[in-house]
Formats: sequence, C-alpha cells, structure tokens
Amino acid sequence: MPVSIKDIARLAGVSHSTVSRALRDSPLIPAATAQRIQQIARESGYTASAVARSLVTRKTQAIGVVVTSIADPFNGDLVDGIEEVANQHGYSVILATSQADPEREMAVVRSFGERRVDGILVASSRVGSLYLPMLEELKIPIVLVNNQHRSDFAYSIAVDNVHGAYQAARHLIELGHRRIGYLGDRLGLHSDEDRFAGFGKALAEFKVSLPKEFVVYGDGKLEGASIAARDLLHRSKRPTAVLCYNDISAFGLLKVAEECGIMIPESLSVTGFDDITFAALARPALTTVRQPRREMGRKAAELLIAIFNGSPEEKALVIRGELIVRESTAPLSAS
Amino acid sequence: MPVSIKDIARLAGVSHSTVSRALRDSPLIPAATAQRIQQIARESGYTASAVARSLVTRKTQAIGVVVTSIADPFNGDLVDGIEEVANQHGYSVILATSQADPEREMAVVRSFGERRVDGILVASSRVGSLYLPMLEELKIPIVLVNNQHRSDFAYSIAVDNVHGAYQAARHLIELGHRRIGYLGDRLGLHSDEDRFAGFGKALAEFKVSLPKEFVVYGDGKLEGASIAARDLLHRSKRPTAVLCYNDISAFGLLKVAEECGIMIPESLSVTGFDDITFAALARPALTTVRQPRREMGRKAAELLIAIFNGSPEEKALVIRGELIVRESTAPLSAS
DNA sequence: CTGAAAGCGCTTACAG
DNA sequence: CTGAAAGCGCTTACAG
Repeated sequence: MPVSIKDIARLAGVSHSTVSRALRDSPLIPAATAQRIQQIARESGYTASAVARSLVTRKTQAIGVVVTSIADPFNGDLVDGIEEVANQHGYSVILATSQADPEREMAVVRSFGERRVDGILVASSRVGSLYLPMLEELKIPIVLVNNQHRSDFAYSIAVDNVHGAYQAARHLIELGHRRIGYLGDRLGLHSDEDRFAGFGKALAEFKVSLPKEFVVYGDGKLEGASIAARDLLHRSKRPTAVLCYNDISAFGLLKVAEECGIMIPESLSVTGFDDITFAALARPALTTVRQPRREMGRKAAELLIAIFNGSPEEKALVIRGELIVRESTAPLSAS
Repeated sequence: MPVSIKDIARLAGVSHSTVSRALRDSPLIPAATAQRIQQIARESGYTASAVARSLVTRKTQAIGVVVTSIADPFNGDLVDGIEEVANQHGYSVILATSQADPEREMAVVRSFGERRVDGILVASSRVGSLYLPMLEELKIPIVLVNNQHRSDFAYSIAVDNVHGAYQAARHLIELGHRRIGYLGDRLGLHSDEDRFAGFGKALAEFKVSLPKEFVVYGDGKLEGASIAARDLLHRSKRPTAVLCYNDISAFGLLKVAEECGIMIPESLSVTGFDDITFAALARPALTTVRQPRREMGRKAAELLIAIFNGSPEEKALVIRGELIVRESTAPLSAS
C-alpha cells in the first residue's frame, strides 16, 4: 500500500482534512503547519493518488488521442505537438491507435469515455459521428483533426486544402503551364474534393481550361497512383504539369515518368501535397505543400484546452500550409 | 453527471451491488436478471467509470511510456509496437515526452506515479535510476528500453549492440577489408562501447589489427561525425572501410567522402547502425544493422505484462538486429 | 441469489 | 484555523 493522506495525518497528529489542505497549499492553513506537514509527506515518500482526486473533482487532467498509427511520421509530429501543449498545461495524453479500423476506433473512444478523459482528439477519422452521442452524454468535448467528416458536430481543425492546392496550381500556371493534369484520390475524400476545388479555382482565375481526360484518380498510394499516372502520361497529348493529391501519389507518377523516359522537371512539372520527409530527400526533390503537422497538433490541443476553460474561440480552425518549391517543377520549356 | 450504477439500481429496482455484479457478469447473478440490468444500462447510456473502479481494484490498466520525442521515427515505431500489445491485453498507454531533459523526465515519471499506472516503459534514458526509489515505494515495475544505464535494477530490453556491430565488421572483413576504421560517439554511451566491442571482437577473430588512428569520435550527429570523418579521411594512409556508430554518423562520413572525391563504395566501404528510413533511400543506399524497433516495443510491453502477471521470464532481454547489405559496401578493390 | 456495509484515497462544504 | 462528515462511483467480503 502506498502511503496515504491518513498515514500522514497520523504522523503529523492532525486530521486528514488538514493534511489534504496543507498539501494543496490551502490559504486556510498557516504556513508553518503546512510546511511541517509537507515535510512529513516528503519524508514518508507520499505520492498523491490522482485517481482518488479525479473521483471527487471529476477531472482527470487527461486527454485521449486517437491516430491511425504513430509510426506514420505525420502522426508522430502531430502527437508531438499535442503532447507539448498538453504537458505545458498539466494534462497527460492517453494515446491509442485505430489502425484505420472503425470498430477499433469505437472501442478506443469508449475506453476513453470510461477513463473519463477531459477531452478527446481524433486525427484523420471518417467515423467521428459514431461515438458522438456517447461523448455528449459524458460531456466530453472532442476535436477532430483533418477529419473527413463534413458536419459541424464537435470542434475541428484542418489544413486549408483548397488554399494549398490553389497555391500549387498557381505556381504551375505562373511557370507558364497551361496543360495541367490532376492526379487525385478516388476514395472520394473531402480532402481530395477540396484540393481539386483549389486546383479548379486557380485554373478559373487564370482562364486555363481543363480537358476531362487530364483528371485521373489513384488511391493515394504508390501503386494506385502509378496506374492512374500511366493512364495520364501514355496519351499522345499529355499535360506539361500535374498537380497530385499527395506526395505519395506524386512519387507514383514520378516513377512512371522515369519509366517512360520523361524528364522531370524539363518535360513535366509535378507537385505533391503534405511534404513528407522523403519529399525533400528524393531526386528530384518534390515541390509540394507543407502541412504544418506539429503546429496543427499544438493548435488542436490549445483548442481543446480553451474548451475546457469555456472559451473556445472558433468551432472550426483552418490552418494554411506553405508551398515548398523544390526541383520537380520548372518553367514550361519552349520545346 | 453521467449515469451511475446507483441510477441503474433505481431503474431496475435492485441494489447497486446487484447492478455491479450483473454488469460484470458475476456467476452469482442469474442470466435473466443480468440481461435485464445490462439492457437498462445500455438504454440509459451508462458508461462505467474506470477511475472509480481503479480506486478499489488498485489497478488502472494503464502503462506509462516515456520517450524523448515521438516525432523521431525510431520512437514512433517503438510506441506503435508497445501500443499494439498493450491494447491487445486491455491496457491503455499514457504517453509522455522527456525532450531528453532529465528534469522533465523526472516530472513525467512522478506524474505517472500519481496516476498509479500499473507499469512504466522508458526508452533511451540515462536517468532511470533517479526515480527508481519512488517507483519501488509505489511498487510500479519499470522496463527500460535501450537504456544507457548499466545496472540491474528494474527490467530492460535492448538491441544486441555487440552482435550487431560484430556482424557489420565481419561483413567488411569478408569483403576483403583489412584496414577498417571506427567512427564512434564520444559521449561515452554504453551503446557505443558495446558496438566498439563487437567491432573489436570481429577484428580479433579474423586477426585484423586496428591502428589507433583509425578510431575517431563524433557525437552521433551529422556535424560532429563530419568533423571526425574529415580527421579520418584526410590522412595519407586511410582505411578502406569504416564502421560507423549509427546511420547519422555514416551519413556525415559519406558527405565528407563526397567532398574529398572518394568514391563509395569503390574506394571506401561504409556501414551504419539503426536502419533509419533514409538509409534505404539515400544514394548510395546504406549498408547497416537494422534495429527491430516495432518488435522491441512489442517485447517490452509483453515483458511488462508478464511482470504484472508475476511471470517475468528474464530481467534483461536482448534482441538481435539484422545486417542489411545495400550499396555502401563492396569488396576491397585491387586498386 | 441479494442487500447492507465497508472501504478505496481523496476534497470540501459545514460547524465549531 | 481545524475536525467530523459526507460523498465521488465503484467492488466485494459478510450476512442472510
């Protein structure tokens, strides 16, 4: 048995109420008494029980975080940002992995409910709405990070996909490209729709037309993107630039271009989205839109804590990413 | 207020003791009653309070994990492995970051103590012994992953540094190299000592001598390693192969080699240690010793859970890494 | 089978 | 200032 407040009370010859107050620096207790008691607590190796405290305060000072997998560097950065501000404010983070399995995600969130976490953060989920009722019952606020759910329950924070893709498209247009393709993600994610919308916005603004056959869809993975890319590049009249849904898709396309002997960026400019670590290291290094992962984690945690304190600024935060120009894009060559 | 066991008792017209039993499928309760009560619980949106339960059972079903930073892919994989088996066994993981700051690590572990986690996992720490007394008082077992502390308190799990370096060295020797350098980490980490020992073991076994000036020390980072590498490669009589403490050091050396116009692997073979993601992507791709990060996380969690169940197999587990031969090593050329 | 009781380790009105 | 009391939401001997 760890030593409890009662043990200290006995040692100090006071009631346990007094010990409790002394340990929490209550103004009711004279400094001298408080110090004596704290001293005894220290010497006896006392460690307060957060679980007992939580039971009465109804606060656990813990926030639950759900990601698909932490091995993914994107989530690593995100969680790092979350943990940073959580820690700053005296909160612990309970981390769980959904493995992109909705059932598992449900189970995880249920377990967070049982643990009575003060709030929940969920990254890139498509199933947020399933557990909303339970969280509402428990009055546990939730903030969704980059979620694919288009509804306004709960709070959310996401990159500005429209603006990010707009920047990338504009960059290509300013390089002189007029025949620009889009390699998307057929899963119909909102992020894909939004990026396509940003792409379209730039085209419209500069009066660049988009032939239907310049739009192809992979699955956001290397293989699927490669297949779509083959489709796009093997035409007689192919685009001189392609805006890809994400970096992985862009690498799929780059691979196919290499196979076809298409020089990058001389004969084809390519942009990605995300700025995964490899984007900077690849040859050619990829021009892409950086998602400020760590900052998003920080903002998400700050939002949650603001909610705890009753001062949520906005329900839905949008963060802009930055266009990172590297080697995979170049001015349209005269050729 | 969330609905409690008492509310259900009222609704069901039984005592809260009976509800508690019914909810836990106690054999004392007839199936019919249990189902009726469970039904009511479900309908009323009951979610058991793990904190109340923990207070009486003295188990939180939670394990605390301390890493320097989760943004580091190494730790990401590790934590993923930990979370996987923790989750399998019904444990939650509370994750905290030390930022390589001993004070912060202490604070984090203290907070884990207050939360009464059932066990603690600490990765790559050098300060484990500081909080040992507190954990002992609280009877919270701890397992150290790849720690630099040479003492047998607590449990531990680590890569077999000696064997890993031995394999790398042997690989170089078998390629015909006889003039092999070592680029270490001057911080005097045990992992450095062990890797150097494995290196020495291979040299001894094959009767390869090691000139003193073939051993240089960086700091495990790119810059420090580069300085040491310059020292090593700028001699008149330089080694034909270098075994580096870790991948990062190897990349520092590769950079210097490039500056000096030394061809890799034609004129110099280089090995790393860790197999960070970039090792496979770099040009030339790095020959290195892979640390099975995810598996280490799994094993660490399994060890901890075995301790909970009173059946810890061994106090100190050692896991072997695998030599991954890529492009940075080649047979000693006749030149 | 079921309930009343005690207790886990705290916090905090309520009296004095 | 200080203590006795109640209570947070559960579990589990102990009686019946």
